[in-house]
Amino acid sequence: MEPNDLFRKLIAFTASVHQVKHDFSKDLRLDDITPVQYAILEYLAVDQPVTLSEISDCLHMSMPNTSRELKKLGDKGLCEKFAVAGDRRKQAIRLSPEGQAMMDGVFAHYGSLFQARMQRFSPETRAEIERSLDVLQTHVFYTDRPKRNV
Amino acid sequence: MEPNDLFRKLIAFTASVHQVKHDFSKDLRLDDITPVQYAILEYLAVDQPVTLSEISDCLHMSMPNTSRELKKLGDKGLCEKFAVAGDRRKQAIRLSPEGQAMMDGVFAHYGSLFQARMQRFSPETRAEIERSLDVLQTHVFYTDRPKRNV
DNA sequence: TTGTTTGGTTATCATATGATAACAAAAGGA
DNA sequence: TCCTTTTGTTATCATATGATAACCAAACAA
Repeated sequence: MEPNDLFRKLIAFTASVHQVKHDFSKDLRLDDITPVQYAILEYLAVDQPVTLSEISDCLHMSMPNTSRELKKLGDKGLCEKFAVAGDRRKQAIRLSPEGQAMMDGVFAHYGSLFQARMQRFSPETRAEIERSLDVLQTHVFYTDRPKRNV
Repeated sequence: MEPNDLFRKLIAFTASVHQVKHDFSKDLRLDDITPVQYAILEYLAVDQPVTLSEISDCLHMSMPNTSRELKKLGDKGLCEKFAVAGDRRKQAIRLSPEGQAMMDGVFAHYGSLFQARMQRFSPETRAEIERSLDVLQTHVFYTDRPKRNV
């Protein structure tokens, strides 16, 4: 196979993943949470705790806008800020118990939709899928980001 | 491995893919094209030609908003509408030559970034990556959408 | 000490986006 | 024929989002 075909395939694959996630999230009831706010919550759910400037960097949004959206999330009781020992400028941010519960619900929703697709497969096929996930995540879809020190 | 771990892994994987695509598109110069407009162009690049209502369905946007954004793209010379034989209500939409050229450039950009990650791998590893893509795309990340008939 | 950088906030403005109503033309069913 | 559905358009409004300026306090470097 030509290398170019592999890149094409990678591009088509990322488009598919994006599309499936979009479809899966369609019937998700996230009342009162905007897409950007959801992105922050999802980021927090993976990497906790984190500083405001890290969110700003990783989600490619400006500090003022990050600060604004984070305040809204705080007002909704979905995340919390607390001081960082050693640097009084910084503040660590993490999901509140309510925010964590909400994201657990979201992940359970995705999980059940994935489950519907996995059900019909044999244990061998599932194992193959899992190996494929590992291969792609370690070789292709990793994020190389400077390590943080919260 | 517990089934739940597999779903967690799937969720983490989709988040990674999303993040990598986001990072890759960061230094992409798409002057004068908004995110929603880019999403339409990317959709067109994969599925061409397509009707307005199909774009509306697949991208989860209302017909009026789809119509509005499509007009803007037409004004920018990036896509074209033409009549569909057999149903005078419908209109097929496809990328214009300029739009196609632009998306080719975008894909080449993604391709070169992927290439940077693939370079160091042996042909065997690349083949394994390719198999993994196939496995996941056919078993997990497929979109089941009613077939269109443009 | 003084100046500079880092991390963050508040306010403000312009634009992008989502939602809805009202409309029209073609297709299709009875 | 008349009624309904499909496909699309235009206009309008509210909100979400991005960009920027001005500011502050803590950290840091000289």
